[in-house]
Parts: sequence; structure tokens; C-alpha cells
Amino acid sequence: MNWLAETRFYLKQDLQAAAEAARSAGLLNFEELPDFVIERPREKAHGDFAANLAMLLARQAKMAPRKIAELLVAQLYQDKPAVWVERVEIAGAGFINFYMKPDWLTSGLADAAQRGTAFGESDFGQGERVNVEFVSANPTGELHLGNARGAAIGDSLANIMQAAGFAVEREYYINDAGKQIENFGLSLEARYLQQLGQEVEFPEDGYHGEDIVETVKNYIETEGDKLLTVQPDLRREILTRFALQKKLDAIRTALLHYGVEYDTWFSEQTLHDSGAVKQVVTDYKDAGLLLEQEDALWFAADKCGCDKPEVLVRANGIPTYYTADIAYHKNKFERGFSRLINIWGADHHGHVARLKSAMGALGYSEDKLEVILMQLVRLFSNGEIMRMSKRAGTYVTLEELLEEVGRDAARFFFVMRSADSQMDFDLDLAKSQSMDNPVYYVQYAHARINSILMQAAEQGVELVDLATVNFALLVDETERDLLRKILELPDEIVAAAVQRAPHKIAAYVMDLGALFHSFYAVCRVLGVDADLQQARLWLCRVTAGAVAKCLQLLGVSAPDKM
RNA sequence: GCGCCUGUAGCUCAGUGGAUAGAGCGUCGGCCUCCGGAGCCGAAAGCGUAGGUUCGAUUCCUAUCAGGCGUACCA
Repeated sequence: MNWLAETRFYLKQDLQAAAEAARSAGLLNFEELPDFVIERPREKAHGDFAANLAMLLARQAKMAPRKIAELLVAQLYQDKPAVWVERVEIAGAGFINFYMKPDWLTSGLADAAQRGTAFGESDFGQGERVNVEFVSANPTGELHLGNARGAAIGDSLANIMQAAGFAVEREYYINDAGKQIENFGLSLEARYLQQLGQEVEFPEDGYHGEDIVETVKNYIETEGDKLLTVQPDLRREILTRFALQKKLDAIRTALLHYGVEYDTWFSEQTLHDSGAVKQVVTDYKDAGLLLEQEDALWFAADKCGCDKPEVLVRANGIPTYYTADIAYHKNKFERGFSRLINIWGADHHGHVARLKSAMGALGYSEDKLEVILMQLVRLFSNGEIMRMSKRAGTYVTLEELLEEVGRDAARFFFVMRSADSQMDFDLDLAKSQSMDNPVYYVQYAHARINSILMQAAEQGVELVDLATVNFALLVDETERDLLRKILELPDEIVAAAVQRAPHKIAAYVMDLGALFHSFYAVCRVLGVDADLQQARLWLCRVTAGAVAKCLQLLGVSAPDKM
């Protein structure tokens, strides 16, 4: 357990004991102790910790909260003296505020320093196997800004959950089957014939992007015009296979540039080939949930909490995307994951309930499948909304974004906002004023600290052994504010993991950076009294470690120099 | 029509069933003898609207208004 959690645990025990004692003494009446919290007050003046127990007991005990608080406080630390608590006060509506002794805070620093680079990590998740699937864009084009947001959120969430003790795997689902792929093939064929001088009409809902013209040109460069004499469906198949490979390579490369690496690239086609998709239909038949209407096969989703039945196999005998998706998620569970997390664009939200009820009907707990819906990114350029459409070919690619603003700024920018806020991405701002991006502020703090540590080393000042550092010398308000924030990191990582909210880490590290800069402006590190210098150097080192940890979780570099 | 997400400072966004709602940008005013001024300190300014639950609501519930996205034998 980390310093804060441990402290909270003991404070809670202390209060529970006090409540029991008050009841035994006949002073307080309650059946069961409510589940109260020990929280960190927003206001420093309200102490280091606050408990809401008295307020929650008011109804049962039929007493005013402040009166109850007085009874509880009177019982506290009667039998055994407090270890870290300096004093306890009652405030506001009945809060019990704990004020800790000064060395409680600095002992926390020693604890954090001792943990080294592992500081912030915990075993909260107890190794639960979690699959995080994100991006999964169709391999019919390049990645755009929406995918960039999904990648930043998904990868950071995976990092954070890992740090919180979950066994996480990252997965990309490749939609390499189905109607969009057929459509893709038609577009490729048309471009191919056009490139070779034929007058052919381009499919109306085809992929208009310039990139597929490039792909076709690439093909012609190496393979020439030999497909002119090949049967159309075979021609399309060859072109599609070639293009999918190209596109997938490009996607993989772009994601690598973005700092995202997957454990698994899962092909939809393999589910069709292995019969897993057909098996889904059998599963529902066995469960008595299969309907046959108008030549199609349906899953009776209306019997599982949905509005209406859903088509599994079309009248033409081809399974729908939905059926493949069910087979896919079933496959994930079969691979031993006890929790599936998908990051989807908000435009897919209609699919969530359907997929959940489909999994429920197969006997899996619907709660084990979580979908994080990410609101769409609107792109602004020259003050105008740019519609992003893959088919129309009007989108900014991830690679272009990375060229314009760089990986660090891009990732931080996307993960700063919560997934369910709509986001306007001002391209001009990102290009022209990228220096305003908060990521530099945080990185600057890291570089500054490194600079101090380097100079200390140059001056021959070595950090002394942790056990000999007198952290009690850290008494300045800015030092203690910084310290308090640092100690919150393990909690912050767990909270971000539990709430599936990577943006919390971005907010945290910005606060941390600000507190460091304030400390830096007030307290000199180098050239002060030797003992104080040691304490401050250690504070710096732990701060840099915490900043670096956060940035690593967000996929952002923590530079020593800028 | 129905469903999901969102309305918080001029702008972009955090935030919590609790005690004085925060940050960045922008605006205004201060701080460079000294460890990196990509910095620090200060000021003005806000919970869409109306009800309800609660000791306490910006947070939960209902209604309403506004924006976004869905509502396919597309994915």
C-alpha cells in the first residue's frame, strides 16, 4: 500500500474504533456503521484528511452531526496515542478534520524515493486480464484525426491500467472482410483501369481518396498492366489483397510513429475462414433465439433487452458485420480475458447495446464488455469546419498531424480531454502556436530538474543515502504543496484506471509541473546549506520521477534537455 | 419521433453529493545580481433554464431549451 492509502486506512480504523467506543459507552446509537470516506480536503486549511462519518450517522443516531463529531473526537486516541496525527478538529457541517504532524508528509517523500521508478505503480488490478481494443480502422485508407484520438486514449488507458496492476493487452481488429472491402475492390479496379487509360466510371460511393490512386500506381510500377486481361472478380481480389497489405503497413507505421504498439492484430477474415462466424448462428439456434424471416436469419435481440431483432445472415447468404463482431468478442473471451474494453467513435454507439445483449445471450456477463465512446473530433481550418470523410478523401492523416505538431504534442493534446467531450481541433492553432501546448510546460519542468541534477553532479555534489537525508528541513509552503501532490500519484493512477479516464493523468501532471515551477521560483536547490540541499535534491529527483512516470503513461517523452 | 453524449470564465476544457468551483489561452498589472523567463506572483470574469430528492446538488432524478452523433439485410 502506498503512503496515502495506508494513512487513510489507519485513520478509518481509528474512527471506527472511536464510534464503537462511543456506542459501548452508551453515548451514541447506531445499528451499522455507514460506509464513510476519508478524503483529502480541497482546502489546505481543512487539514490533511477529512471524514464525513458524523454527517452520515446523523439520521441513525438522531443527533446533530457536529454533536456526533464531538463525541467521536472525544473517543479518538484515548487508548493508544496517535502516531502521525497532530490534532483533530471539527468544522463545517460536521467534518472531522485530521491535521498530520509535519514529518508525516516528509516520511511520505522518503517512502516515494525508496520506491524509485516504481513509485506510482500498484497491484490494484491484481493481474486481471484485460483486452483493450482501439483504433481498428478499416484498412481501406490512412488513419485520420479521429483515429489519432482513439489511439491516444486507448494506448494511454492500457498503460495506466498496466501501472495499476492489470494484465493488459492491446488489440487491433482488422476489418478485412465484408462489404466495405468489396467496395474498396471496386474503387481500386476503377482507378487501375483509369490509370491505364480506360474510360470507366468511378463507383459513386467508392473511395475517392488520392491515396488509393497512389496505391494503384505502386501496383502498376511493379506488376504492370497484366490485370487488364484477368477476370474482373479475380482482378479485384488481387488488387484488394495488394492494397490491404499496403494500407495495413502504412497504418502500422503511422501508429509506431505515434508510439503505439499492439500485442495482437486480429483479422476478421480468420473468423470467417475458421467457421467461427457460422458458429455464432448455430449458437443462437441452439439457444432458441434464431428467427428466419424474409430469407434472412435474425437474432431475436428483442428477447434480450433490445428493441428489435437483428440480422445475422442476409438474404444473400452473407453474414453481417454484427455477426462477425459477435464471433470476435466471443473469441476474446475464449482467449481468457475477463474484461474487454473497446474504444469506439460515438458514431458507433448504436452498436453497443446490440453487441452487449448478443454477448449476454451467449452466456457472458454484459458488464465484462465495456465500450468507451469517444466523441468525434471536429476539425477546424481557417475558422471553417472541415468534414472528414474517408470516402470523399477530405481528411487530415495521422502522419500529417505528426509532421505538423509532433508526437508529444499530438498525444498530449488528445489525451488531455475526456473521451466524452466533443473536441474541436484547430489545425491552424496546432500548426502555428504549438508552443502553447501544455505538454511543453510539463516537459520543461522535467528538463529543468534534470539541469539542476546535472549541475549538482558537475559540482561534485552526490546524492547521499536516503536514510541519512533530513527531509524535515523541507518546510517551505511550496515544498509541502509539491510533496502533497507527489504523494497523490499512486491514487491518481488507480483512479484514472478505474474510471477509464486517462485525461486525469494529463491534468495531474500539469498540476504537478505547476507546483514544481512555483517551488523553483521560491526555493534554491544548489548552493544552500548542505543538508537542505540534499533534501531538496531528493525532492527534485522524486518530482522528476513522478513527471516522467505520467508522461510515459501518456506516451509522451520526458526530455532531459529542450 | 426515439436513443446516446455534451452544455461550467471571452475562448478551449478540468472538477466533486459536501466547507471559498479550477487550469491553459486571451485581457490587465507586477517579477530577470542568482540553479533553464518555454518560468513565477497578482487582478477581472462562470455551473443553459425550471422543478424535485437530500442535513447539503454545479454533481443524482424529471422536464425543458441548445449543440453533436445514432436510429440499415453499411461498418
